[in-house]
Amino acid sequence: MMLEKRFQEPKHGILMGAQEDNSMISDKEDKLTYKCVRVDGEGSFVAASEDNVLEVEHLLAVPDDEKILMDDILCFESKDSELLIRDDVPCSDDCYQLNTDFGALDCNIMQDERQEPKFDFLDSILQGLNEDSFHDTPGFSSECADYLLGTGNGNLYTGELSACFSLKDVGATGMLDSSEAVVSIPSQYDTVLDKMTIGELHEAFQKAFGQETSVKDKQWLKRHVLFGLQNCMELENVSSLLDNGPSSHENEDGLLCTSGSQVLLEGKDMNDILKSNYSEGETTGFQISNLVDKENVVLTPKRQRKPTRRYIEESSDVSCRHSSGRPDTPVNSSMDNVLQPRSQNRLIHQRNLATARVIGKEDIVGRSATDTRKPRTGRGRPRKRFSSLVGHDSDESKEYELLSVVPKINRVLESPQYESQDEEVSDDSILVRRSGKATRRKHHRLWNLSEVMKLIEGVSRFGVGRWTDIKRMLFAASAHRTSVDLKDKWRNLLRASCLQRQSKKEMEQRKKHASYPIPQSVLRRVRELANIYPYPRDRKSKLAQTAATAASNLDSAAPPTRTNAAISRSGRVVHRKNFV
DNA sequence: TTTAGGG
DNA sequence: CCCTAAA
Repeated sequence: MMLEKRFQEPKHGILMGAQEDNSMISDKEDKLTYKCVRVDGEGSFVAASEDNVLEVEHLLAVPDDEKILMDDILCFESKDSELLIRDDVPCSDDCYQLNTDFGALDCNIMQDERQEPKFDFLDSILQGLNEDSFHDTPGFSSECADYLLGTGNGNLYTGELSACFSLKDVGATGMLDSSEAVVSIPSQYDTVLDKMTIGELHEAFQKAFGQETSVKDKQWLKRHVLFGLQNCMELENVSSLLDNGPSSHENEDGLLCTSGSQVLLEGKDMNDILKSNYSEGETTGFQISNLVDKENVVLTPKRQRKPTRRYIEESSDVSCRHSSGRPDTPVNSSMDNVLQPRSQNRLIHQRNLATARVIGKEDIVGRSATDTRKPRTGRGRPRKRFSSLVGHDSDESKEYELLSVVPKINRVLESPQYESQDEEVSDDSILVRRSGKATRRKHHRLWNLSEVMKLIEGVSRFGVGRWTDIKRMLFAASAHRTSVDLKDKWRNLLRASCLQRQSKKEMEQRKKHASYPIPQSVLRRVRELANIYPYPRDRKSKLAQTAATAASNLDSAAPPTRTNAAISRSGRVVHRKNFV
């Protein structure tokens, strides 16, 4: 089997150099092999779909632009980071091999003391390498093989993801994060996990990721749960989360981790463990970003746009809105007579009144104040979303019944609605704010960790801006996430990741309002990707940075971010609502 | 239709 | 998340 051969022949890694021999990639037999090996969650072999095959091709064929990026990154790295270069490996072309070895093929390298501290746990999980690589180190090839075959996730994306990550990130972290602390999981958790039954592991997994898994592989479960735990341990306020118990959590995600940990850490003193092991990661340097920006990123001029109509309207006097502003949108709803509707035209959004009953008055008010939709008068045909919204209305009452017992979010998490892979529920979700006394609801759906991870994976594969591709490939099952949502979320993540560098005080302040803190490892990932695929908006400032840094290589220690105004104070891209 | 960007 | 302009 070709796969076997690969593992024994690191020279032909998962990712190949641009000028490498491509014969294996284009080899029919190769594709055939992949086509046969797709494994579903149960571990049984199933025929791979066309999509999967395509994915595999993606996996094998690094997009050209990516090659260029990686080429530069890796070679750059080779100059400055001798540690990562083994003596017998020259450079240049072999950089690929080197990193491929490091990332995906030769786990044993990890045992090298020099490497271990730099190894990012997140990456290890993403790559399907578990902590065993550090400790007992079983036969690695079976480990990797089984992962690459998809036993782990039931799909092959992750394989590619890991490949991409390993290439870029080994380069990035290896070079950059000398000061970056990596949270490690105390080894006693291994034992705890080992003692757990498959069922318990399933439960832990479900709580950690909000999804069920049918995987029966204990090792696989173990390392995934450990990953959840690790994210949990990175939360600065993790101990308070633990102390307060579920009812105090603001959302499912905050809870997720905690629940997972509670399951895992029964009888242990979590706080002590956390305190002794947690340290906040600080990323240094923008070198890669600079390099990439300089050489590979074609700067596109920010496209000009005239002020939107809405902007003009909203800038005008508020009192004018109703009288003269919109003669063509009569106020229909009785609610609207009491509450000022939003100024924009909106889509009709039928509300299920039965829904309202279980929510409670304040919620009804809250929703209609901000959310009552009115017919669009200026548009010929309804938008795509319209139908999908209506389509889900029937589910809503059930959904709200569940969500109305917010204090017991646990139930929600355990409810069947959350188990499916796509997490399809309805178009709405509830956000409970601890800070506010009245539980207020946004009709937004919170992003959970697994979604964030998918987004990150998507960006790592397609780059920034290919939102439709990402949506199609990774969020096909989640109808509620549009490509625009992905874009917005990425923007938010970027902000969040940059804000990490700011003072702790600011962070704390923000956290009170933030739904949940995003794990450091994830933010780190975002930062790294952001450096590789600069967000259009940030390009200019980053380039300026580059110039500045190049001009004076003195203050490389100075945090580069704060210099530009691109990062807003708000920290999140959210719509600020004006309450009457 | 999709993407970028402002709100 | 929503909306609009631009491509």
